[in-house]
Amino acid sequence: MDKKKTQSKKELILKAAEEVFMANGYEATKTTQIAERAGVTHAMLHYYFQTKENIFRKIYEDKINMLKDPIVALVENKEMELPQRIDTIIETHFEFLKANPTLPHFVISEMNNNPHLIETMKENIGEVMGESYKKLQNEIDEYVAQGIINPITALDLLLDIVSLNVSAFVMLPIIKSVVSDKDEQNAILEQRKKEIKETINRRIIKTENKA
Amino acid sequence: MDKKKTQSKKELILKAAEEVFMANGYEATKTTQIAERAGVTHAMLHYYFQTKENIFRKIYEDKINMLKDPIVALVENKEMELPQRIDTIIETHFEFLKANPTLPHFVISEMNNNPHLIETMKENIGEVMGESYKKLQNEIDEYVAQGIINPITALDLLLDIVSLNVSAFVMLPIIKSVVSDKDEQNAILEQRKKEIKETINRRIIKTENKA
DNA sequence: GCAATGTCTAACAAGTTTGTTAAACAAAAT
DNA sequence: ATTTTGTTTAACAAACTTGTTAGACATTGC
Repeated sequence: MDKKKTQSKKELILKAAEEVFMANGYEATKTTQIAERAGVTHAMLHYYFQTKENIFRKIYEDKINMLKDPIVALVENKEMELPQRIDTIIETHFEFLKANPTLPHFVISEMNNNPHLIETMKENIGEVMGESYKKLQNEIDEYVAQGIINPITALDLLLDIVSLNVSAFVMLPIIKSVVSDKDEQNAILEQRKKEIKETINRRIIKTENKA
Repeated sequence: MDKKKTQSKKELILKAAEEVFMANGYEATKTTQIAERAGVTHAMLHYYFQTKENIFRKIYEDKINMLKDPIVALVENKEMELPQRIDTIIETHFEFLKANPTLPHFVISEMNNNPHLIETMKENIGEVMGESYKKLQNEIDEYVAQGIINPITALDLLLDIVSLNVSAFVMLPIIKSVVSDKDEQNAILEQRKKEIKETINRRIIKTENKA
């Protein structure tokens, strides 16, 4: 058998499935639609994946895993001082979202509709998150003790950053409907990024240490 | 004909539709499911609303209109000073979301899946928002000129508040899966509210004016 | 009372959607 | 070569979904 052709068929289906699932979500996606886009008969994706649910889980788990890396990057890279590193985290996370703008809505949406998918997420990235979280909290506490930053829990800080960043992209469809120009849309996003950094910076940096 | 019974049938359908649509979204909701929950044959909701789309729009427009009031409240009530009023806005908006925790995800989700629904939103609350926005920007500018608060666009301020508040509830399903105790969940929400107020306060208040 | 109108049900219909299966076709293994 | 295994298609089927319709039943106005 021709391995390349086989792989490419399965991959074609996965790629098509990813596109359609990401754009429309689980319920609105029809297996025939995926097959059409992949250029195969819909029996093919039952041959490879048996059920619609199976294809979906493959995609979903891939996407969930994508969330892990930017978060792990948060605690490594101890070269920079914490405040500047947090700035970099916002930058990295924001750019990651820019490269995957439909990811947040997709994940949130599916977690809301299928609460058991939250378990999938916890299984996949739970321990890693837990570790990173503890390390970050310890670091924060040190900086607080030194009087450099304001007290804050690592959870609140992470939620602040993620909330602000993610929302910028979740609300993108609204922005797009108001301004159609691509450059202008990008300018708005850049402005948001700047504002988010400013907001987080003011939240953590002690006022006495600011210019 | 018995008006009360008629109203109650139609209302039963609308109530059931609201529950199911809010919980599952447009695509995942089946008309038979709505009929079942309302305790009527599914022909009934075609009799009253003709199509699934029609029932949905009724629900959707109602929900969109609910968003308007808390925002309008932002500019009225000139008794308080701006900074304290912003604090109240966060409080009001947060409590509104607490009373309607599934609303944000529902609206965002449907706007993402059906971009034309954004038009519906703009038609319903567009002008009101525009007016409130201008008034707020003028007020901010005054306070900035007096050296009381840091420069910020009204859009950024609103987006910061809405992003942080909404995210707290959009991510609620995750919190619920981690902590099952209701009181504990509430404590987490209260902590988030406090943190959001703190974050926004530090963002806008000039450092010189702070204790 | 009875005609007109509104409400409701059961049955049906057309289309879609997920999934199966038999059989054709291709490749690999012996 | 031929058996075995893997891939692909076309046709089918069962279930579900949205929507219709004919007629029963109730209510109202006259």
